[in-house]
Amino acid sequence: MKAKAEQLPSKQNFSEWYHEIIQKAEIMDVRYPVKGLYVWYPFGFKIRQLVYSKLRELHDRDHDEVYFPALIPETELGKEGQHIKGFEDEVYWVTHGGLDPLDVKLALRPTSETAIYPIFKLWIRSHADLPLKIYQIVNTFRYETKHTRPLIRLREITSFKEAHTAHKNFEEAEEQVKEAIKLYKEFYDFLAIPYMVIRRPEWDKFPGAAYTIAFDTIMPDGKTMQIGTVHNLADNFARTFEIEYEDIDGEHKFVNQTCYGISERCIAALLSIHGDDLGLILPFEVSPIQIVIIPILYKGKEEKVLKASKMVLEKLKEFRVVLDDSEDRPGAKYYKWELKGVPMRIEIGPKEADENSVVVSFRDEKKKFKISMDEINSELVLQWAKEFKDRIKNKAIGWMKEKVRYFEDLNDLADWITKGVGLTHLCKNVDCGMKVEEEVKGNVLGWFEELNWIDAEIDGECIICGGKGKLVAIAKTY
RNA sequence: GGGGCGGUAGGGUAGCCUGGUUAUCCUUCCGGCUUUGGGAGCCGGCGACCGGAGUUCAAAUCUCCGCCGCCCCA
Repeated sequence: MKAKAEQLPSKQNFSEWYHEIIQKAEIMDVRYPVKGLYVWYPFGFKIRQLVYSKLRELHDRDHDEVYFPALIPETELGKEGQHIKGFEDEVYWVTHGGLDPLDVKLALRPTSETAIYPIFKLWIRSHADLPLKIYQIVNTFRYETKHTRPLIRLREITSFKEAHTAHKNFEEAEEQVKEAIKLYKEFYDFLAIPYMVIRRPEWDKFPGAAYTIAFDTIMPDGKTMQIGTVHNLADNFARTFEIEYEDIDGEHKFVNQTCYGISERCIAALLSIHGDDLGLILPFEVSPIQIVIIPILYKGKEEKVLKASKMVLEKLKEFRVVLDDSEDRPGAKYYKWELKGVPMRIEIGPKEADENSVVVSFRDEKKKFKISMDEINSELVLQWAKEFKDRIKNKAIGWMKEKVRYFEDLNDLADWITKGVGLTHLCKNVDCGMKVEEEVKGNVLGWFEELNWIDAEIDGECIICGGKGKLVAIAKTY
């Protein structure tokens, strides 16, 4: 058998599995000749389109979509001291127009605050202009020096959804932070991706923010990946960029801002968390192909099998369905579509054609079952899709629960975080935080904002100083 | 930031140490025959030495530089 030669590495060996599946499932072509830049294949790009349609839909309820330029003058980028310090090592610079050096160098946006906020200053005049809520989906550039990986660590982030809002005061900005968290929760629930909502420690917040709340998920190798961030900028940027409004009483005040972003890491998480040794497992809603029909074509009986297959295709035409009548043998087709993560498969052979039935199986389960062709309709398929998502979500949560453990002993914690996420209690003192990171050789992700599927006590004694602490997550990170 | 390993068809590789024949094998892809309920078989075909400089009668092979990739440590 040639089966072995074509098999994916086991997901146990996550790094290799990821590298292979990205290519074999035709998500990204990694052969582009610049480090950290990758090409979206049509199949991968369709997943992106489906996932980002959802992201757009969620934002469109309460935000307006805009587009700001990719080039930012050095004079604007450098205005906010903390902010530029956070990015200066990784900015790409445009220094020439043709052969002539530019008077003012232009940065390829590493993020868009400094492109957007000078214009916010022009757009915002009075309290009637607030709140202002916009978002854009753009590429951003960061000069990463090592460990670039498709979708996870890139020099060109191709799919950065960033929202920027301006409000009358700190409290309203804080409300917006809560709104953003709600929005991101809905998004990741939609993708059946479990997450932890965590307030980042001081030393790890967004440069220029008052505080940062992040979404972290756990990858198959036990490392965590940040898949979304929400920042309360307070009036830090408003002061720098002089974004003021005239309040009802005629007084001029600085706005308070938030910004929050999600990148194509959401797709890396989608592929990694649900996939298995056979390939991708995609939720019905974001699978480029939702249902594949495989006709079993015995010689001389092709016609009636194809006829039955086309009837089913017609019945399901509102979905993204493929009838695979290619020359491959059925087994080869099963493997092929399993690799691509197609959630539902329908097989029709001579037997089924004769008895007016079909064989159905789902990507996440081994079993097959037979049902009458007459029973197939949209409602049933949507019901299956819902059950499918519930199953993969529960599986993901179950798996992640295994990967999270509570510790009171530093050494045990240090051992564990090579395999998963460690929980413990920690006070807000920076020295205690630094000490833990040093001792366990991991990152303090921060303090839990909410526990959802995590089972632990919020309050407890700081593992370092014994003072009043709160629950933190500590892990190796992507 | 420090160290190590590597780059040969679309993908994976042998050859390199010890320079010299038509560059090996598997897979993909194309054509044909045959087959189809979990990766079929046979026949035929297309397709490669990362880039530059150097050493040499002669470089995939040796040297240097560049680019790219992977692993380990901080």
